[in-house]
Amino acid sequence: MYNKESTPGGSHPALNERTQHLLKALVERYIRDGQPVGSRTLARDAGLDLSPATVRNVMADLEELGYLHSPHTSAGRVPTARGYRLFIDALLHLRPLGDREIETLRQRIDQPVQNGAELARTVSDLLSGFTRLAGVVMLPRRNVVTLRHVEFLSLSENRVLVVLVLNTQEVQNRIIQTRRPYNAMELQQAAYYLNAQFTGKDIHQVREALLRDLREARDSLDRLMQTVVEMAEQTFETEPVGEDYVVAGQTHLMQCTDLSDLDKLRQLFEAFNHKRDLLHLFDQCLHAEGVQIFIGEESGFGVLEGCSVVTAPYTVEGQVLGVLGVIGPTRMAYDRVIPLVDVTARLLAAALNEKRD
Amino acid sequence: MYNKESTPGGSHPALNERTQHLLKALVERYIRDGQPVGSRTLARDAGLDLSPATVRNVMADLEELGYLHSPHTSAGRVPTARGYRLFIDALLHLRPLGDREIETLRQRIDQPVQNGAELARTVSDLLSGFTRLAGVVMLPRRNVVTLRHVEFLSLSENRVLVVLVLNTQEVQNRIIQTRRPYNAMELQQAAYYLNAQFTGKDIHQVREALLRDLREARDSLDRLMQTVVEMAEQTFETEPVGEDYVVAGQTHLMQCTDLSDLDKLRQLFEAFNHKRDLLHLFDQCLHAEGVQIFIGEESGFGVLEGCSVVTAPYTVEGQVLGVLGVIGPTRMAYDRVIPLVDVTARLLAAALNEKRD
DNA sequence: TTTGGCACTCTAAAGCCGAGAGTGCTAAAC
DNA sequence: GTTTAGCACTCTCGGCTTTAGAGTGCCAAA
Repeated sequence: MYNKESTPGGSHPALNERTQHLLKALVERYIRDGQPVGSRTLARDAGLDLSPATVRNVMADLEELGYLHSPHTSAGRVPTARGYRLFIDALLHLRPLGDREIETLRQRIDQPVQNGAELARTVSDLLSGFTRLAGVVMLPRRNVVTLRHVEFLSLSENRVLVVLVLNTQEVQNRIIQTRRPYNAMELQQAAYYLNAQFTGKDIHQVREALLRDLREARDSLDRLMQTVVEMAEQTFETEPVGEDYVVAGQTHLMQCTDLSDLDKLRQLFEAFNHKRDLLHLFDQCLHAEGVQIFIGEESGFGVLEGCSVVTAPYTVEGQVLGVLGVIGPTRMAYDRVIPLVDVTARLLAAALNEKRD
Repeated sequence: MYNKESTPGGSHPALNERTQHLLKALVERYIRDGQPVGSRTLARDAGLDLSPATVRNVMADLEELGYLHSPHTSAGRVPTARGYRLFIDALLHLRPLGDREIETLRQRIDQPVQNGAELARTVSDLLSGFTRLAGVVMLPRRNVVTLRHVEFLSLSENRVLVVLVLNTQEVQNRIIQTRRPYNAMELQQAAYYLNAQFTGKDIHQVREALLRDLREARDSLDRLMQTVVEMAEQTFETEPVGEDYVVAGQTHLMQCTDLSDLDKLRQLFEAFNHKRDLLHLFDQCLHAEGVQIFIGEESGFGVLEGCSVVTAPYTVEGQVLGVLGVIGPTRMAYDRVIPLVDVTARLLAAALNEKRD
């Protein structure tokens, strides 16, 4: 599950029991109703039978240490990013999902789908549906891409449709421009050769093998092999599985009162579309173990001010395939969100494992 | 180009020249700067050398007739939906695109792409980029779907990957569950048979031919034909080309001051995601000729209050393939948007025609 | 160390005011 | 008959003040 030690965020000086308890109560209260929490409220909430005055002293200390912040003199206190950090790392009491919820998730994830993108869509819908936040699933990505089958179809004079089946599941189609026209027979033979020769091999190796060894010797090759080389050159040219992700439920973010600044929101939505920056963020999570959480600007990414990102990588046979998670206002119900992200990642991994055969 | 007569919207009583001119000037002014227009401003703007008092009288008449509306006693006037309608149908002076702009568009649209979805994405990016509104492109849809090629690949015991090439361009992949396991040879033969027999045929006919004629005679068929029938049953089961569209640049809508109501905006965004309702709207435009415009609630679709939709169908060989267009605040620069949508539809049609071979 | 008390601060909501924009109407001018 | 000037009137918007309430910080007593 979520490894509390593993998360970075600066060291915390020892706080005594009571102080921690009050911080915890304050954050929970603030997460619940979004209002700055005052001493009287907190005193009642914490169940410690302390007077507001005492609580005030503690709160002053916590503010001094950078865990809390007053919006202004006479409002209550609000957790800072640092405060959330401590809360999540040390104080949070997770609320694991019920069996029924897990079962619901499993059923939805195990439903048959056509391809990885569709599965990603389903899962990010799930994430966003359960949390009422934005769900994100990074598409499966492998460093070992196995060629399962390749097929060439002539579309016109110099255009050939390539159908590439990878990893037993993923199908890619691409259209390539050829130097000269090929007839159906030639294409068929080339495909046959490639399939016979390279099925089950890693695609990078295929490329290596074909191009390094054969390209220079091109002139001396027979006609078939020349065809093979030209096809292969373009077929395996670019990284066949692009890096991408699927977002669902962005609109939920428009409902959180915390993110009501229209312009901020717009920038956030644009970030979802541009992808580049967010991909960078997710890449960081790829190699972390278990659930990882970025609070506000911790992500080093201005647009996410006021937002938190909760992610978990999902793996098949120890190989990290991608990351999934949730993006929402920093004031989110971590106790529910963290287990959900965690379980979802596991279920997705399990589903992919099954399909792997 | 845009056929002014064809658009519905109720008949308009004859307005004299001057009144029309003033309405036109008012709408233009309002579109330009978004403020209710007062009599003094309009008098100066219209260039008719009239006193504000005269203009006031005219405005009062126009309000009486339902073309204008005062937000309150002492603001200027604002066009009503009816006012926009008249403006667009009878008063608007289009500003055609420059040759350079058209050339830019053409180049972007003619760039080689992998498939219809990618092209749709490009075009809706274009639409949204040029207008700073949301661009929409409905994916090509044909009632005649030609089978170009089919391929079967065994994935596991009872799962077969079907690769379907349609209309020379579109590739579809689907995974089907079979009743019994098939080996590679059987699948290959089945595919070979189907290709030999049905390439170039309409896919509905293929389904008809195979299933109606052969299913009942199943028991008497040889092994090959039994395979063919089982494959075909599932391969051609569902409508192979789904109805869908691509939206780009929604975030632009968050910038228009007109649509600053966060909750309205949220509903609009959700409508983009749910698709169903909007698809219905676009379906209506499919069979209209040329550019069509819905103003606000005219679309009969509450979420679009305050929004206008400008669409045009695009056709290949007289067959309507889909619709594209733009969604934005009713206060948009119609004189630019209409020609843009019109030209884009033509260019897209041309591009698709070329690719058709 | 905790607590009650108290003066103090700050915000948010409500109310008020004046300036400005724009109207509608009327009576005079064209 | 149409157009215009004049004028009283209306309404909003921004700024200002006021007030209630929430919450603090500090001090002195328990």
